[in-house]
Amino acid sequence: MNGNTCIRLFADQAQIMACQVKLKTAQKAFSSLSAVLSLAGNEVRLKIMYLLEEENELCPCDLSDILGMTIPAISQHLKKLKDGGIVQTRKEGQTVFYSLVKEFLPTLNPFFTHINSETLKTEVP
Amino acid sequence: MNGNTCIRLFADQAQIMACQVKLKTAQKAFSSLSAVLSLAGNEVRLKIMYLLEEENELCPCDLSDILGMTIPAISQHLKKLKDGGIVQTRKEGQTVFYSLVKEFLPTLNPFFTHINSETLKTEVP
DNA sequence: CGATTATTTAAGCAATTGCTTAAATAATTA
DNA sequence: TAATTATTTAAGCAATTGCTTAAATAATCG
Repeated sequence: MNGNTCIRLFADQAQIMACQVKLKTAQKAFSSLSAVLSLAGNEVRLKIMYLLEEENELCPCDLSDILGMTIPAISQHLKKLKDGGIVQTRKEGQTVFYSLVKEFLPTLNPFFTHINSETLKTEVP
Repeated sequence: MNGNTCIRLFADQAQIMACQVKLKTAQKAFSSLSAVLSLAGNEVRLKIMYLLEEENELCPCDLSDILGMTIPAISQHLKKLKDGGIVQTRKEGQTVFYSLVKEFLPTLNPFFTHINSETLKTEVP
């Protein structure tokens, strides 16, 4: 970054430094949470997570049928979720069942709660 | 989408249709929530939101100093947050103060709680 | 008014995303 | 073993993202 900062005299230098310290101590939390949020920030993946929560486990095939998308498209989303540690797999014959990793439920549950309450709000007048 | 769906005989057709119905009723909730999550899924924007929650309001100048980024970079992130309805502005002289829109706090608070608790977890052994 | 300061906007560009189609892996079944 | 089925991987590509630099808007102050 070059010298594009502002020159203002009345900057609260103490406030700025305090904020920098807060960010620095929480750095790991910010990067891990933003990684999860960016995965959940895709509408298709958010739906996949929601469905896995509701149904416990689903195969790429089911998800493809439910979401009306091609298998490779689904598979690539699942790969990202698995790389992010959010889902796990169980193989049964040639079918692979995906499910949520329970350690992530505390992070994800507020999303699902939000979805359900928003839906109720609009559906029950 | 072409005919790339799977052929399996033992698909639970009732389950698939039930899932489709759930998604359809919650469609608006999914699209609005994923929009917020994708904004929060950027680490810089997540930090900006967190800082606005902690400090009540900040100007682009302050955020630039705190985050060590150029003013235009910050300004563009703030524009996205404003377009998403997450932040609002108040002008005082030539300074623009940004703050969180309170209607979003129920959605955002779990993130901040998560950040704070994760940080405590790692900092207090 | 003219210079300074805070912010926004625009253009450019490398990197990433999310799909498509086609091919490669595995596991099952005839 | 050969054909079928479920899934993954790879390559290609249009669209989006997030920065940079430079220019445009505004508001303040001498």
